[in-house]
Amino acid sequence: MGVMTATKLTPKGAATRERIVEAAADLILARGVGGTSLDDIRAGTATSKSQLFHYFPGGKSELVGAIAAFQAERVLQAQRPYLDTLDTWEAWQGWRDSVIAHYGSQPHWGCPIGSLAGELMGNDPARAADVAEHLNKWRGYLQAGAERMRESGLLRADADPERLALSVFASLQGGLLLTQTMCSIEPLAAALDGALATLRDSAA
Amino acid sequence: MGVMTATKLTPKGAATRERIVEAAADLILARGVGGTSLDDIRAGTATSKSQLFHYFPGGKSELVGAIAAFQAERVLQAQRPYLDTLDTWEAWQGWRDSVIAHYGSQPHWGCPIGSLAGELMGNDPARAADVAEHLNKWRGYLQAGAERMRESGLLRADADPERLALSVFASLQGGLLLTQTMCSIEPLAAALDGALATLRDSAA
DNA sequence: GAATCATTGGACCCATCGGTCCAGAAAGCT
DNA sequence: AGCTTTCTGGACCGATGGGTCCAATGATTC
Repeated sequence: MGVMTATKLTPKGAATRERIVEAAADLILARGVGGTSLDDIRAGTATSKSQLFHYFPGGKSELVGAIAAFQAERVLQAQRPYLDTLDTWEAWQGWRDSVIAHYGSQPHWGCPIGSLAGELMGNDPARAADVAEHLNKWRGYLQAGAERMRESGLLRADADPERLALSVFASLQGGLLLTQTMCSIEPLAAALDGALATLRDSAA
Repeated sequence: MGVMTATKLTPKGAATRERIVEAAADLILARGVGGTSLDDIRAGTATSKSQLFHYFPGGKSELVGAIAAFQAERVLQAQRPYLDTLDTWEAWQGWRDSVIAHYGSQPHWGCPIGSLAGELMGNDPARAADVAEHLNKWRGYLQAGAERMRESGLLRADADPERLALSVFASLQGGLLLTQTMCSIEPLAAALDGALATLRDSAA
């Protein structure tokens, strides 16, 4: 979870911190980590350099970590309630629709977590591992759903929930990458429909 | 295709240029565009700054473009001969195996093209579009194969080759992303197997 | 109301980065 | 040979980057 921010936070301070995270999240989503300077963030949040380091003593890396956590929470939330109850075929379909609705409505394309992880792997491996944890957690929800479907008999007993979740999640991330490079939501839709078809192949 | 390098190249010059591209490709694959400075490249190729700008007048952006073309060619080549003849189920399976063999044998994980496109989208959109072209070309081979399979009756007449290719390609790219963040080849294998299962769903 | 601590503002520092420039070495060409 | 063109080395530059520091301003508590 990175470094714990142990310093006391007054309500005002907490508000400032959150303002920084939210605005910086948008900037980095649009222009990447390398393409966003602390000065950009300072300007975009109407704060000063000292505040950035006051709330994120670890500097840019720690800020990026906070942003990743924030984006992960936001993305997961957009998939609820389906994400927690992937016990039926209808729930998976609803999940698919919620994902497409979420990313289709965003002004920017691409996955805030996946692209972050990809970019960080080279520069800041420690932080990248941190971000990858969010991806694992996300994938865990899919796997948990698949496991319950197997237990309830909707999936065959010889189905491999881990592998299925991996496959679906890869389709999701790849669809998002293509959605970004092609500036269209179609790749994501095709990828998810394909992934769900794969899942149904393991139906009992 | 970007800027045409119209200057004359002696054999020696061409060799130097190629040496730069190859070494820089490895560096950027490992540490990303933002994480690799021209000085790193200069050191890694035993050349001087002036040579970099002599062979790539457009600077770093042009060099990145050349690297993308080089990597694209290398990656496509690794998938041959299957990539050109995806007319049978066996060919698709052979293609899957060649992809896994190629990426599994590499010291670094992740797709040289996909991660490049993702990182560049924010900083250098023009160059990103250039790189995305390579992705489109790659995807085109899959689509062409699917189309031939439909014509030959191996795929149902109502199958949508474009959508199928999109789905398979998304699985591939997503699998590579997860392969990178999880430091394992398993995600790619699961993703590709899932994608091929999807394809078989459209079998006649 | 005084002391303490979180909160701002912004000037400042130094390393690094992409890029320029020029002078010299090497290679072709006639 | 002698001239032209390509090739190479590396010093240099201006801009920008992340990060530090200190002084001032609030807010809280006793």
